[in-house]
This record gives sequence, structure tokens and C-alpha cells, in this order.
Amino acid sequence: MKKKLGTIERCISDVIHEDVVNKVKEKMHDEQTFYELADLFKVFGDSTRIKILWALDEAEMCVCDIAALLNMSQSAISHQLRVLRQANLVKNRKEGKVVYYSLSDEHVKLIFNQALDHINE
Amino acid sequence: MKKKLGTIERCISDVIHEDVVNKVKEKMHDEQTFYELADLFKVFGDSTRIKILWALDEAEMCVCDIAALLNMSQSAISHQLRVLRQANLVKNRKEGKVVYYSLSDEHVKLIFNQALDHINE
DNA sequence: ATAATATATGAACACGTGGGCATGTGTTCA
DNA sequence: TGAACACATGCCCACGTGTTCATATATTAT
Repeated sequence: MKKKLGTIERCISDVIHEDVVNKVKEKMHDEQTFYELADLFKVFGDSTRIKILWALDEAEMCVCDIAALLNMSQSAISHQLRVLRQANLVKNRKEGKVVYYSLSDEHVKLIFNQALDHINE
Repeated sequence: MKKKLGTIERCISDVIHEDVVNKVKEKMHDEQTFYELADLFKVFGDSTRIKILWALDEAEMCVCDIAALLNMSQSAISHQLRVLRQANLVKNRKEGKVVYYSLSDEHVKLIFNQALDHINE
């Protein structure tokens, strides 16, 4: 089964398993799905945001509370909450000057638990 | 219940819910656990790596195969495989010149599925 | 209205990271 | 032994991102 690939600079060899590659290629999701997945995980990929999400799973809290809990500036927390909002991971409710944040769905906890399972071998 | 916090520049107010914060603080995981979680998600937070992981869940593949499948350079794939190896997400098996990669455990797929659930509302 | 306070946001900066390029390592084949 | 090839890796740079600082917005109290 000879290769008839044209002038591709990468890995032109008979070792490449064209059948496998083609089979996998057929089953591939849209490019966009992978980007969306990566973007979601990107949001989880910061310890500050992880802490915020974990904390909000324990209790609804305002920005002040979270800043105090994590010993970080209000601004930093606010910026991160924005990211979490845009990713639809948290929702908020306003009560006077105070804005209370909470998780917007169950998936967060489920994903966390799977990840913890992995970390703990 | 007045605040007795010293000279902290952040959010010194009576609105802060000290009881809630303290309760959540008690239940907090180690700092390190959060970092490990974030680091794991960081690995998932790149579309190239996501594609590689997804592909390896479909079939064991060599570096060449993956590069061809994703239409990327061998170097780029190799760099990313290194990241995945260091995160213990993939394992490899050498056969002559060719190195075959595959997923190292089930968690990856489970985490993916939860994430897809979230994306699809 | 003015002051005080909770939160949001824009600009700027420091830092981390993905991938290209060049090269090194290990293996097969002539 | 030497050429060809699969893969790994170090260096580099362009780009993205988290936090700080300063400031804006919204709400309450005086």
C-alpha cells in the first residue's frame, strides 16, 4: 500500500496508517466543537477560578465574601467572575448594592469529581 | 457584628458574611489540590490537545498519524504529546522507529462527556 | 445633593504558552 | 557504516491571560 501523498513536508512514509487515520477522520466532530470544549476547559484551567467555583458550590456568596475567602483583591475576583459569567458557569442575583453569585448548573460539580478521581489515580 | 479587620484595603464592610466565609473556609481543600485541578484542566484547555485526546480515544495512533489527521507538523504534535504524557493522560509503546500513543485511563472520556453535556445546555 | 460603599471595567504590565525551526537521538535498511 | 526516517527537544517569538491600578457605575444612607 504505497503512499501517493503529494508534496507534504510532514511525515511522508509508509508507516503512516492511512486506513486508521481515515476512519478516525470520518468520526471527527466539527472543528467548532473542539474549540468550544477547549474554551470551557480553559475556564477551569486557573486555580483562582477553580476555587471560586468550588466555593460557590458550597454556598452562594457575594464578591466581597469571595475576595475575603481567597484573600484576593475585589478587582481580581470581579474580573474572574466575569469570565465565569461569560462561560455560563455562574449566575448572579442583585440585592441592593450586593451581588450574590452561585453556580448555574450541576455539570461543574460532576466535571470536578471526575477530575479529582483522575488526580487521585 | 462589627468588623475588626485591620488595615486591609479590600472590602471592609458589614455586608461581608463572615459566618458563611468561615464555614466555607473550613471545608476548603488544600491549596495544592486546587492547583492540581487547575493544572489538569489547563492541559484540556487547548484545542490541539483536545483533538489528540479525542482521536486517541478512537484508536491507538503514532505521531505521524496524528499529525496527518490534524494537518499539523510533527513537531507541534510531539510537543503536545509531551504535555499529555507529563499529565499522565496518554501512554506510549515503541515498535521499531514508531511510537504508538493511547489514552492512559478512562477518566478522560468521562470528563469529556460531562463537558459536552454542559456545552449542549 | 453628597458621601460611602459594592461591584464592574478599561488600560497596562508581567508572565506563561503554542508552535516553528533547527538539531539531536534512536532505529531500520541497504 | 551510512542513509533514511520517526520522534524528541531546546531555543525563540508572537500571542494570550491574570492581576494591579485607577476609575466608572449603581445603590444606600445622611
